Amino acid sequence: MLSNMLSRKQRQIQARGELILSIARRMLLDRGYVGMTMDRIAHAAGCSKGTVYQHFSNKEDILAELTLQTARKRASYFERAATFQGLPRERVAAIGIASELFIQRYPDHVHSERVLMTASLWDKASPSRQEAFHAILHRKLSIVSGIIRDAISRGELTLPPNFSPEELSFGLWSANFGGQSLIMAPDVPLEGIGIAEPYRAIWLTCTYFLDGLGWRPLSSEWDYSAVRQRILNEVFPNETGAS
Amino acid sequence: MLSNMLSRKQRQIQARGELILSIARRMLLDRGYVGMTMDRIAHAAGCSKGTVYQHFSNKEDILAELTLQTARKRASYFERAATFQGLPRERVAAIGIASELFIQRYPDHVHSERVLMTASLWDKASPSRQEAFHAILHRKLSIVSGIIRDAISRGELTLPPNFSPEELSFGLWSANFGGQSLIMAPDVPLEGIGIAEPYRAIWLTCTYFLDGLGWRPLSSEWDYSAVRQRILNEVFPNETGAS
DNA sequence: AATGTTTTCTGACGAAGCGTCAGAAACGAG
DNA sequence: CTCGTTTCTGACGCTTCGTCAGAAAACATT
Repeated sequence: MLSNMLSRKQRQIQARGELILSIARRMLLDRGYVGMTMDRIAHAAGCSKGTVYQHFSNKEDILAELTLQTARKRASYFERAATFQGLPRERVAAIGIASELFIQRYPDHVHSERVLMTASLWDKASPSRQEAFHAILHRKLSIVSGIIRDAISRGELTLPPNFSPEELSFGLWSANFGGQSLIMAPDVPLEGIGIAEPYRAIWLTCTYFLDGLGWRPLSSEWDYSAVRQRILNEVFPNETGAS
Repeated sequence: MLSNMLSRKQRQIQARGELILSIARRMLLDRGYVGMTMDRIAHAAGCSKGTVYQHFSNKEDILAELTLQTARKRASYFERAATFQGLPRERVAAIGIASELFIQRYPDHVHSERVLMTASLWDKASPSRQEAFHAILHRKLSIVSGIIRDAISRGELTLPPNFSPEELSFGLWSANFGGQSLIMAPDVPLEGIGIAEPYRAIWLTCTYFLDGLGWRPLSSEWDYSAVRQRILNEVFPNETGAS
């Protein structure tokens, strides 16, 4: 009984921690970083400000934890994508799709990530969180690098002498990250400048980039829209469409 | 005399406006958006807070003007790059170089731009500034789109049926914007993950992307590092290296 | 059930920032 | 020198962050 009661209390506390996070995330998306105030969070969570501060040492800490959650979640998407049975280039495509589904399904997560990155608030967050974040970053990158090395060893990809697997990862990352940033930026009217389907544009950018590097099979000799469908069906059957 | 005296005062006032902006920009880079306070700006500018508020209606307005300055400056870089005499693909390369030189020469400008984009503060800024910003955005995009259409009409580029010139612009923009964002993000340790020369990686990403689209001459049949040198020497002789 | 101990919660408070505005200071004309 | 106008000032009201002494609840012991 004792340990049971204790853990019930513990669970209550932990549940409130998660409640605070989800409230904060929503508030960040709706009202921006400045509009996300500790008093409002406390009120919405049905507790006092002091209690909020028992969970998180300051406002930046909340943001850091939000970002960490996001990073973990995205990493799990990447790992699922990497399990796709297929050619290395198809598996890289799966990761691109994972990234796309992730932002579409969790725009609030991605938003919090971007706010934290830009606002130079990491130094206020606890070092352990910073470390955890870097570990996750490394995990994601090594998934992609692993696939690239696999393709090289299978002879399907031969990198130019001045271009490393890490730089290739970086290029794909840049195109995805940049494209998604532009999609999310409220002051960039994509439709007004002739970009009706930005996600497709990102996909094609990566496709032709890999074509340019000669990663077989090229998009001209392989039906990548069929591959895309297969990935959606086999790896992300629940994340697709009907939310 | 009268108009002369008046304009002297006017010039004083205008000079202070610019002083405030440069101080704010520096402070934004050094201490972040939260650390950039109106009191500190006023003190550093040698005037009172009230005077600062005669120039800018609020804190976001300062940020908006900083961003507008940045956008104008970058657009002028793009326009200079577009004057390069050469093949369309070389002129696109010139724009990439302009973008790279710009961030290297004015990191504080680029930073303020990113903070504003992310912090969803545009709606607090004055509508005229928003409009001006969109106009500049459009100017930059039409420069690139113009070059792309030129290449198509010359037969050096044939876009796939499902890929428009605007989407190609968007792809290049994404790769550059994303790569530069990752470079500037303090919590992404690029060197620690094997990216020693991120700018070169961005350049190569765009290069192979255009190769993949078959934009002639391909990087395999043309010496683009020589072109790069020519562009640096002919278009940006003063911006290169020795600052 | 009563009492003591530990854990958790609370909201008033100090500090600091934003934006305002009544009054002070500087400027220019007659 | 005086008066009207423009410009400047910093104290003030309001909001927010983060703290902490005391209240309340949970748990332990008898």
